[in-house]
Amino acid sequence: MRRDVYHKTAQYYGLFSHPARLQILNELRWGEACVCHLQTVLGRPQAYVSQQLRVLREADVVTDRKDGLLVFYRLNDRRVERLLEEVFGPTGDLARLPDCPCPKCSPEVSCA
Amino acid sequence: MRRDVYHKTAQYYGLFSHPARLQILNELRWGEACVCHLQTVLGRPQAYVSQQLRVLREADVVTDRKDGLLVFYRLNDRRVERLLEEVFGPTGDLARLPDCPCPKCSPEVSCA
DNA sequence: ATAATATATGCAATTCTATGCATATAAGGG
DNA sequence: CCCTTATATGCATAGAATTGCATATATTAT
Repeated sequence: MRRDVYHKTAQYYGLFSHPARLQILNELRWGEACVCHLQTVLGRPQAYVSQQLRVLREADVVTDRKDGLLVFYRLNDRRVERLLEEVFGPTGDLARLPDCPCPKCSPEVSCA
Repeated sequence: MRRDVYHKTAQYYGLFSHPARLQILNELRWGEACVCHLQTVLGRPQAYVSQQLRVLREADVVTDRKDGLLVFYRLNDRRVERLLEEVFGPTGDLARLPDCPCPKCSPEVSCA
């Protein structure tokens, strides 16, 4: 086994060794979500969420898509989905968040 | 999903986010190994190896067995074995290390 | 152009983690 | 008991990851 295989694998698992990143990834199993939705889910400031998303994006486990003012993130990797399913079980029904301003949770209201 | 589930899971994956620990775990897939063997495999000082083993031991992914002066470590968790197999592939033949003093690699010599 | 909203980035401060080194313990041999 | 060998632990420091906060950018509306 080559040296850097351990190094690369360690980095990969480093992505999952963080509660906020795990929660983001788990949330994305129900489909793409905009940043403001993830903000509501995590209950953390926007800058914080964006920074964790950057880590995931730069590691290519998520991709983003811009739609107007919103940016939607989604899982980019079958392997990650399998890993999450093994840990957190199958996805059930998506709970709509009453206090989330994002277009999926509050289709009537704007994202403010 | 409860808050501390993410925290606990993150800690779990933290175990695998380290090259030396991954290498130790991978080595243990071929069966139990004493500390001096792992020392040879990693090419690291004994205290260093012992400390990583402590982390794995305290997280219950390995167990130890004392035999005279030697302490043998082994995997303690079917789940970890599956994870390692998924990442590193199936175990093949165990390469005997020519310069390792442990009883399995050098059955004639003492562990010095 | 100006303003408002959604998201991203940069940077400083703090808090974890890793690592090296000295030393402790435990077992066996003399 | 003393010595050697194998392993474990404690602690200091270096380095990395996390986090908060200020601010930048992009899009849309007025």
